[in-house]
Amino acid sequence: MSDAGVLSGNGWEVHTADALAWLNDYSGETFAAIIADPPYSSGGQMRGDRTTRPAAKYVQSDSASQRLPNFEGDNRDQRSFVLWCTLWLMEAWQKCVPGATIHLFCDWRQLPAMTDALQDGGWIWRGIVAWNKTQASRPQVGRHRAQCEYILFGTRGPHKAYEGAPCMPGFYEYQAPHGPSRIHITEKPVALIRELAQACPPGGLVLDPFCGSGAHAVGCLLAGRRVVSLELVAGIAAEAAERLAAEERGLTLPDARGGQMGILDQINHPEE
Amino acid sequence: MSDAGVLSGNGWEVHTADALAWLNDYSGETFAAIIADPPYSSGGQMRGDRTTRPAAKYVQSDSASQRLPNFEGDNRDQRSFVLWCTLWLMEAWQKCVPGATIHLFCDWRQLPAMTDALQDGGWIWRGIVAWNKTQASRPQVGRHRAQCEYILFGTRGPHKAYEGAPCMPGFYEYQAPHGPSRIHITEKPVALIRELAQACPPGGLVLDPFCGSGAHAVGCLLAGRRVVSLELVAGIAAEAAERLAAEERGLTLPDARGGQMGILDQINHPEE
DNA sequence: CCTCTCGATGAATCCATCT
DNA sequence: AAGATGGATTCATCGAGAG
Repeated sequence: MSDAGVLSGNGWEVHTADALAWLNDYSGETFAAIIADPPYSSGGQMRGDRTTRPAAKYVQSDSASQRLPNFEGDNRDQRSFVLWCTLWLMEAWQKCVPGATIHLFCDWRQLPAMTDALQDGGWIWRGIVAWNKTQASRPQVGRHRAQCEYILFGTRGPHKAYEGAPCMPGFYEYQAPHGPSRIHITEKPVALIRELAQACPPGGLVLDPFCGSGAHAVGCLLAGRRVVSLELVAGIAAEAAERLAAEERGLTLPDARGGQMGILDQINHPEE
Repeated sequence: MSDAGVLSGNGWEVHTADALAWLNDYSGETFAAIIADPPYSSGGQMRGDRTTRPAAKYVQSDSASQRLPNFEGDNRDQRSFVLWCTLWLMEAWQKCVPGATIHLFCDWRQLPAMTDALQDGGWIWRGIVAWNKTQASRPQVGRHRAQCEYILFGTRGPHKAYEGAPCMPGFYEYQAPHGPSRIHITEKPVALIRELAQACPPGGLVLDPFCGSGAHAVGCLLAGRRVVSLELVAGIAAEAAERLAAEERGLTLPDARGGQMGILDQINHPEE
């Protein structure tokens, strides 16, 4: 059984599942886009750097390291990381419509390997989007700060843009979530995801194979797209679903009938 | 004979030479840093996209295509591009001091191959610097604009920052030279190079293996570093040397003695 | 001197068509 | 069948020139 439970709402589902196994079993609606933020498996050249707990590796302060939960699957060496990415990218490719787009987050160290995995998975690699996090991540004298992360962009086969598709920037600047409200180590800005989701046709179904905090799902919903999220750790999946449910309640907007129409209703009935 | 002539001034030399051959023969002062802007050999998926003249490939308007000179060595396929880069990077590594830094320009398509070449050449790859050109290079609907170029950063062996070295950003935003004043297709902003040159100790010797318009050399000189530039095409080398000589005359600054002291004198005698 | 419009420009890329 | 060719496309930005 590849799915240990699903939590869902209007336009979203969060499955507690391993991406590779779940995709292999999946036979539902094909996806129009993927926005993926896999565990980076980055770190130093020393094996010890990779075998430390992820939370200690990615955050500076001990308090955050103790507060934030670990996530699984971040201790691979680069060879097996590439192989694993290739495998789930191949599976995901199978479950997408022709012309589907993919956005794939990676840091500078994994970028070359990730372009290999993307293309080995059958995707056409079409570009790099730079994301300026604006924050100093452990600056060192005489060196450049690692203040950008990168998003690989690709398509399944020839790319036919939908009617009215925008021309998107190749560079974004959004501050990375930080502070006490952050609920996952590598959480991405919702506004950034919302912009990336525009590659998917309005109302289309987005796959978010590594859900984490649920920021991807929120961004997709705000952009008017539906989303299926996968998360390996049940506790994190529950937290993400809770966040999505809260957004559903909180982001309710008044409609023309004087009643309340949730933003997800607007998504599902945009003409109203 | 690997050197078909040298033009020089105060703190700079421009050699008409192929980088690989010249470096192989070189036995002068070892370099403290490299700032390299090789031909990208980029282009589309078809080989024909690479076999067209660079001026026609990269420049939209016919007038600019005819006005700007071609440059050589931009027609390699990716395998031979990587091999060629590896070879000159190995040679350059030999002629550098331990701890020397390298900045290597590339576009998104060549980035993964370039990280291979850099490391195969013996260098330690330490990061990616993103440069936002701010300009829309022929955007397409439903896609991301290719508005960033990338600069790989590395060192020869362990990196020991010089006394007073700054902590440099991982992201720069400078408009690319354009319009009638541009003298080379792929000209880089002088201000950007000036910032990158800070990785080299003050007064240190920088290697600029692909001179082009001379923007790299000007940037290094303005930063107070000396520079040796190589350029394959004699005409372009002459134009670059002319630009450097003009800068030498034009950027003369008054000194405390009431006379005139060139900026290059300041570089060579910073204490005065 | 400022504002506005107009036109030129850009380290491309895709794809149909031809050889 | 594979490779080469050529046309069409796109918009933020900047400079020139007008008002």
